[in-house]
Amino acid sequence: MTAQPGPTEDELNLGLLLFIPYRALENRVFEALARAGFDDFTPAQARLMQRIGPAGTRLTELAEAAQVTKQTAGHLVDQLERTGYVRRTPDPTDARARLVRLAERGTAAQPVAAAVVAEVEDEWRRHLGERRWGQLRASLTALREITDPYR
Amino acid sequence: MTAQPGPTEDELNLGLLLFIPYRALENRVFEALARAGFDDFTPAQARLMQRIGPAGTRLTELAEAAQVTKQTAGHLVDQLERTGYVRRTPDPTDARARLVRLAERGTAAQPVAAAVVAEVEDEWRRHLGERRWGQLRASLTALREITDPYR
DNA sequence: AGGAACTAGTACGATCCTCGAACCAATGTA
DNA sequence: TACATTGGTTCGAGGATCGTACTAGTTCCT
Repeated sequence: MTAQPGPTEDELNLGLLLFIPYRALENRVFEALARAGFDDFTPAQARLMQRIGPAGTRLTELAEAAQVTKQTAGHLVDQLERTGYVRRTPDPTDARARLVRLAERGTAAQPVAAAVVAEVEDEWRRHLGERRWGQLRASLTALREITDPYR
Repeated sequence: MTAQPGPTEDELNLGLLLFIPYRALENRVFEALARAGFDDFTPAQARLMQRIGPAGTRLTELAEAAQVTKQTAGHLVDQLERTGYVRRTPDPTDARARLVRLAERGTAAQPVAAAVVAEVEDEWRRHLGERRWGQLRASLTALREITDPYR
């Protein structure tokens, strides 16, 4: 990335501007999950798990969405399966494929994570004010149109 | 097909909303640097290098800013030093410390990275429009006040 | 049909990243 | 001067990630 913090504090490199709040949110969620007893998984596993849809998601799809190789995704799913967060079930529409879906421990963790995210969003909303918050969300969503290859 | 993130398309998890553009930008910068001949460093190294100030930065500071341990930071700086991107110089104000600063290869890569960032920013600005773009930047900067422990 | 081309996933091995524990040397403090 | 703190390093272990190569099932083309 860039380096060069820039002339002023406010002119901070865009990459960092995006990364800093992302990381802050991730940390908060992690911390809360650990406190709730879900302390046996790693950030990489979580980033993958996050992409699992309610009806299950194929490994290849997970890999693409998380931007890792199939091997990496498979490796992470192995671990998540061993610790009871996800389960692999056959895909009825394709005998080669299997659907990765949340298992008991995974579904148990989900509301905890969701609650923290909501809490953090509230804090940010209060900090920015309702209007600016809505604009931020809208702009980020709009940005997705040109930055997210997997919509 | 199966990927159904959750509520609605527009209600996408905030973490992802931040992460997606971040990752897109990072990828672009990486790609451009590789094309310019700077293909001998890794994302982790880049994330650290990014935090080096123009006057040099201490290892501990780098570690904190990048949110990795001192050992990890040291490891990465070792590599960056070996490949000629950074240099360690003694810190005149403290004999224990050393300042990590960009070396030739590092300063050579900087403008290339800056150019791509500017290019991407332009694309995003065009996509959002001048006004929304300014608001986005401003909001992210404001968010830093409550999410960045190392200002 | 029948075979070629493609896709989902796995296996192996190498490299990189990250951390915890333990340690040394310089600095600050009582 | 002793004690605690801080900047960094060393060592060793476990995770994460990838490239290459492979198997099994699916799709496409003729």
